[in-house]
Amino acid sequence: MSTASTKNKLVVILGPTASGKSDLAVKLALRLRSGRNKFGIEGAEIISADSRQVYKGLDIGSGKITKKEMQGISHWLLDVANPKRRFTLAQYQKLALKAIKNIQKRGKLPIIVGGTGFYIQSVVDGIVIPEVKPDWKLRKKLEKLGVGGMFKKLKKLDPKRAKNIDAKNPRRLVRALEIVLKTGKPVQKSGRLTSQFSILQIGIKKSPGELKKNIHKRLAKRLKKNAMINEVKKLHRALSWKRLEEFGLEYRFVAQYLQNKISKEQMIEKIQKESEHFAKRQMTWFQRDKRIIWISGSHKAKQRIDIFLNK
RNA sequence: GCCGAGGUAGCUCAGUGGUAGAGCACUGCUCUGAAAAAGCAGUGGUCGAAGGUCCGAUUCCUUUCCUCGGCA
Repeated sequence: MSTASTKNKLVVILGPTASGKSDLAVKLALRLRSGRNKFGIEGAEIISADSRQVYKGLDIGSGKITKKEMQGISHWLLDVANPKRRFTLAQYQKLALKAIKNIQKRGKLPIIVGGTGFYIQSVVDGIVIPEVKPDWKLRKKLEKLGVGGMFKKLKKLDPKRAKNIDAKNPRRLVRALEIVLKTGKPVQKSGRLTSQFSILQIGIKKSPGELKKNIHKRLAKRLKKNAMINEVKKLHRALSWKRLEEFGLEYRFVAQYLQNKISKEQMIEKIQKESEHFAKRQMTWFQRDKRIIWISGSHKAKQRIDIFLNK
């Protein structure tokens, strides 16, 4: 009866690293299994929004959920990319939208879970990404100009963009130039689509102290029996140290340790500290979105979802 | 006890006769095909203590306390 009203619904569970997103999502999904809920939906499936968990083989270091932890709930967008290649926002957006529609078509509720704010935003706001694929050769060439050179060039080719770009940020300058050079014309801000979904965004709130403790605990667990170090060693059979360092955090510092660039103690300190920084950056990102409802326990999350599904 | 080195921002240290800086940490922020990425901004010090010289001392001199090496 109420299936029609749940048809385009989408729930997002987000939060900083080590806040317990995956657990909560599974818990919520289990509660909605068909026959057990009063909302007339056929269950729920989870879509990951994590820029590292998309890669095959990045398991322990990225905190990927295990088969067992999934408890029978389907998970999408894990292990969809080869770590040798770079996965991008646009790819994520396409795959995520496809997954959402697939899930909704079967009368189930899609739950996006993750900490990559940019990825989440790309589907929640339906960002329009300029149709210019990354050209790594061009980027390399451009980078040689340095930020000063690139900024000058952009000023000439796309003065409007140059006006509000972060003039000292090489990544932004490269992309802006890439767009002008490839399309031949200045591409101005591309705007957003109004979202096609009815969305509930729930954020998990944790105090800095709690987060710190969770990160620490989690790190100790990953280090047990050399599990994480062995994972990186294994990955190195196919990936360069440079590539591994690009993944950041655990992968960056374990790779540095294995190359004898830093000691084991330094590795641990670095992972801890950088993860704390990362969590902060994530929160800075999320806090801009006033639609997010912040909760601290799973009970509140359940309540919110019930209200949402009943609408 | 003697000799040497040093005490400057939370940490590691630079520096100057005209009341101080860097990196990291900390705080806040940016973000449209690399986002665990890449960037930006801000807070913070009576320069170990007390005297002296000087128009003026964190910088020079004396004393004193503390730390670290070496010798006893």
